[in-house]
Amino acid sequence: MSEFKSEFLNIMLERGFYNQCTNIEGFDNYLYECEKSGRPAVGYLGSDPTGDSLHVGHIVPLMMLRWFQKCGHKPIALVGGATARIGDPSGKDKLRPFLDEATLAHNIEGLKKSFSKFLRFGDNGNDALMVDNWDWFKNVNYLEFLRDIGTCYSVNRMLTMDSVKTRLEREQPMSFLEFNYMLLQGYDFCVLMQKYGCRAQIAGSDQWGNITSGTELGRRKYDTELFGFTSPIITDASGKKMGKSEGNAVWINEEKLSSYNYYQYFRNIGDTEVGKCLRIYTDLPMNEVIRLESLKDQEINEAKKILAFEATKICRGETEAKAAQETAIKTFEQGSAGGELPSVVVASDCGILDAFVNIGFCASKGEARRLIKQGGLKLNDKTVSDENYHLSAADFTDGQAKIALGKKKFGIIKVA
RNA sequence: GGAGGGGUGGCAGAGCGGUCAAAUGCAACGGACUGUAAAUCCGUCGACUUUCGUCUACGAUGGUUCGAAUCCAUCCCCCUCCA
Repeated sequence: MSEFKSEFLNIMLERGFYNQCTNIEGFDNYLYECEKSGRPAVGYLGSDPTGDSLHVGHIVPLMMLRWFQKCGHKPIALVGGATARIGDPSGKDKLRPFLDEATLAHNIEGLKKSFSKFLRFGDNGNDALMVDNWDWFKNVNYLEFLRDIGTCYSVNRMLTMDSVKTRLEREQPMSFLEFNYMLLQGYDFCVLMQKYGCRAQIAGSDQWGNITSGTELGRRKYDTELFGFTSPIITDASGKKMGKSEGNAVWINEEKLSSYNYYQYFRNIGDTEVGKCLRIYTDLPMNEVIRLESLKDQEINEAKKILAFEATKICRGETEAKAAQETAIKTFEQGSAGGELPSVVVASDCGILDAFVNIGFCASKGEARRLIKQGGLKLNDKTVSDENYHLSAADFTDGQAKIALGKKKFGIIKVA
């Protein structure tokens, strides 16, 4: 199935990354020419440092860039130090609170870390490049910017952009500050084009408006065709965005989420999502993906294990992935307790309620009590029925005891 | 600047002097059933306390009242219309 001339676009298509492109034939030709001549195409992905780590929802464009690099092209990871100071109105109902300089700096570091898990950075050939748009925006003069860039935008057109239109339709306030966001992102694209010969922007489909802002600016002001390429929004079976587990985001950086929990997120994916996830979150070759996704009923669990392992490997490294997998096997299949489980140190006569609160499984003793009434808490595989129970030496083996909340949350408590 | 409407739990959204820790829906969580899946059914869903109960909470601060999410005052924020 060679729909396209370029390797990159064929991969995007067969793995389900292709949603929309500003000019698919043009982009294909550009990539093909580059692939043929051995000169890397240059494309970028931008992300604003509004948090200190990316999460699973961001992986889709990251993987696109990863493939982009694998195809011999040069990815640029842009950290939006400047745009984060404005706030992207896309998909938002409210102005975001401003971040102070310290958290901004902290977030930028976290973001760089997230990027570096998926891309190979360096100074040679098609090594990825990291840039911060603060570098070129910090000295921009307002009047000059308005005259140079502002003249290329029509407010009439801007008002029709989704990010603006929906906000107005819902009668939610939109500040002039946010209204300017698309100009900044458009300008970014052109700066990268001029500095690094960047011709493509790759992102999730929610960025479409901001991307076309850049391609239009490129055409009007610099007479250069730029390409925008977006992925579909990946949703789970119930149509919600991917990336929440127990109400919390599935973070890419390990300080925010253990590799074991990261692994478990993918291990617990719905049957209907397996094929899609294998395509998007792993590097596995397509014939393997097709084989795995055809598994049915209980066998599909094998596919889920491979998915979880491969996805964890990319993000956390092979060692971590193996450890996570081993822990999962020990815990779920052999009934013992794997080493990667969350653990907490407690006093040897600690109350059972405190133990569950301390390890973070329960937010309060009241919650722990309720769960005991519902039969949801276990100590060494036995359902806890007495909320006043205090641990004793008999509960520990080698100074450890295994506790569980529900069927999936396991932890280890250790004697002080 | 003028006139009107509004700010309630993770979200949406009732309540408009006591019976309100606050209806309902969604989300979340536990149990049953299973395959660490989905669907379904049952249950839970502010904190401390075994129960009684106590405390904190309906934008903020004061006040009226035996008693306020509910009334009054001031302030902050948002929306709509007019200038």
